[in-house]
Amino acid sequence: MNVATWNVNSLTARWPRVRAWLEDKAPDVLLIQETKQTDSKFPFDELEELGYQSAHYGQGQWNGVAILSRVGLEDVTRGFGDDDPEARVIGGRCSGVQFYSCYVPNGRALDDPHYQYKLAWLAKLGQLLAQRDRSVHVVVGGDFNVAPSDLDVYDPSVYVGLTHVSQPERDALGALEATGLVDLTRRLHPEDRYYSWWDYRNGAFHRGWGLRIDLLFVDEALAELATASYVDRDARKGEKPSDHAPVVGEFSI
DNA sequence: ATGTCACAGTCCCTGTGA
Repeated sequence: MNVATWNVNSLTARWPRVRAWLEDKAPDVLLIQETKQTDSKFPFDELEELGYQSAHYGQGQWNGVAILSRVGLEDVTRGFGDDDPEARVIGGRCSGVQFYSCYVPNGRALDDPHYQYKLAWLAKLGQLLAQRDRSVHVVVGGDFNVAPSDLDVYDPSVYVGLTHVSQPERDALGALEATGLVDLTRRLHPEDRYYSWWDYRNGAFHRGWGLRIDLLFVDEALAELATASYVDRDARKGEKPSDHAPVVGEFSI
């Protein structure tokens, strides 16, 4: 089973790239974030022609998350079941594995109310995962807007005092791991630098100025079955790329 | 720190968010 997570930064703008990537890589499951479109604009029919069932939790101009699967898709859930109007998490069961596609709030700045919203959102995700069915494999993928360690930051000195690297944010990821989850790319590559996001400005991609903020958390037993995990940097190149690249996980199941 | 991109509304530019 091959799975991937990709913040596409508008599926409306990115559909040609996403379609080409699906045709080329044919993942079994793709978790998408920032579709930035309503359900009525989501390309359900074109995905079906490509062999994918899909579920979308759209909001409109912002946020929006989806699950695409060619190995079945059932028991879809949207949001945390609270009154949060922002479409940032969708869940579904694919071939017996529980998936979540997550778009964690950006946070904006440490003294911004949105930062508290980010921490509260991560805490809710942690509660959801703490209560999960431990007899089922789980993949929690998405744009976490947190770099788990300084190894995931091209120049930690640039990020002093900024979001994405603060201790409370990193502690929130630690709380997810404490429920028995593993940061798959880091588990398979303990020392390597992989980035998944590069700012559009300043030629950041070509200068190597990136962060690893797109993550695949999987349960420990599933991590044992993993054969590969990497960032597909090629998807950040070429015409009208997203500012994020897909993160892939491969499993012998 | 900021050389970009995408959005909406209104229009072919501006403010906002990332």
